[in-house]
Amino acid sequence: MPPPPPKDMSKRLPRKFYQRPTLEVAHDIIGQYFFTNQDGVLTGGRIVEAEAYCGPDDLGAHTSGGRRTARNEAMYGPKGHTYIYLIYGMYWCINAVCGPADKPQACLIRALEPVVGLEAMRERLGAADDARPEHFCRGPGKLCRALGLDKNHYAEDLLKDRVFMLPGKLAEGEEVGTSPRINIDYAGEYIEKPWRFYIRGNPSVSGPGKWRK
DNA sequence: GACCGGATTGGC
DNA sequence: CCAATCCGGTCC
Repeated sequence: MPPPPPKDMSKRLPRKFYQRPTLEVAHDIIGQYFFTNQDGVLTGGRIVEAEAYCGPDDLGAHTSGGRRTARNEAMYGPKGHTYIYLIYGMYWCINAVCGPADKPQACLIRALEPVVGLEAMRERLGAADDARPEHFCRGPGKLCRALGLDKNHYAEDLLKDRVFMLPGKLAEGEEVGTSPRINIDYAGEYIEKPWRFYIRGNPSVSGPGKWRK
C-alpha cells in the first residue's frame, strides 16, 4: 500500500543532509520523497533503494582514482545537487551529490515507490493500462524515464523546485537491508562492499527476488 | 580520429 | 541469455 504524499510540498531536505558521510546519506535517504516538476506536471515517490559511491578510493565510482571529466564534473560541485549520466546509450541515472566537502561522492537513486503522478509516469513509460504502478520506478533507468529526467537536469540543486527531495520516514515495521551494489563487476575489492540500501520486501525495489529480501 | 564498454532494461 | 544504442574516456 503506497504511502500518502508529503503534507507540506514546500519542505526540502536541508543542505546539511547531503553534507555527511556518503554511506550515512545512502542509508538515510531511504524513505525520503523524491519529486520532479515538469512544467507543472508533478511526479514522484518514496525512495526505496539507493547505493553509495565513495570516490576517489571506491573502484566502483565514476570518480575512482580522482578521475575528473566533463561527465562527472557535477560530483566535484556542491552537495545536494544532481549528478546525471547516460548508461548503455539509452538510460539516464540520477545521483544526489553528497559526502565530505573535499570528496567527489554521490548516492545513486535506484528505485522509488510511486506516490504522485502515476498517469504521467505511465504515459512517459509507454506502459500498458494494466501495468503495475509499483513497478513504474523500479530501477535507476526506469525511474528517470518515469520522472522525465535527463541531461537537462544535470547539476540541478535539489533544494529548488524542478527536482527536489522532501522529508519522509519509514512506515512502522519497515527495515533497511544492505547488500553489495548491482552491476559493478569491474570494481575489484569494492564489488563486495555492502553499499546498497533498500526497504526489505518492498515490491518497488529493483533486481531479482533475492535482492529485495 | 578510432575504438571500447558501461552504476540498464526488457524481450526471447 | 542477449541486443539495443550512443556518448565519453582513453589512447594512438
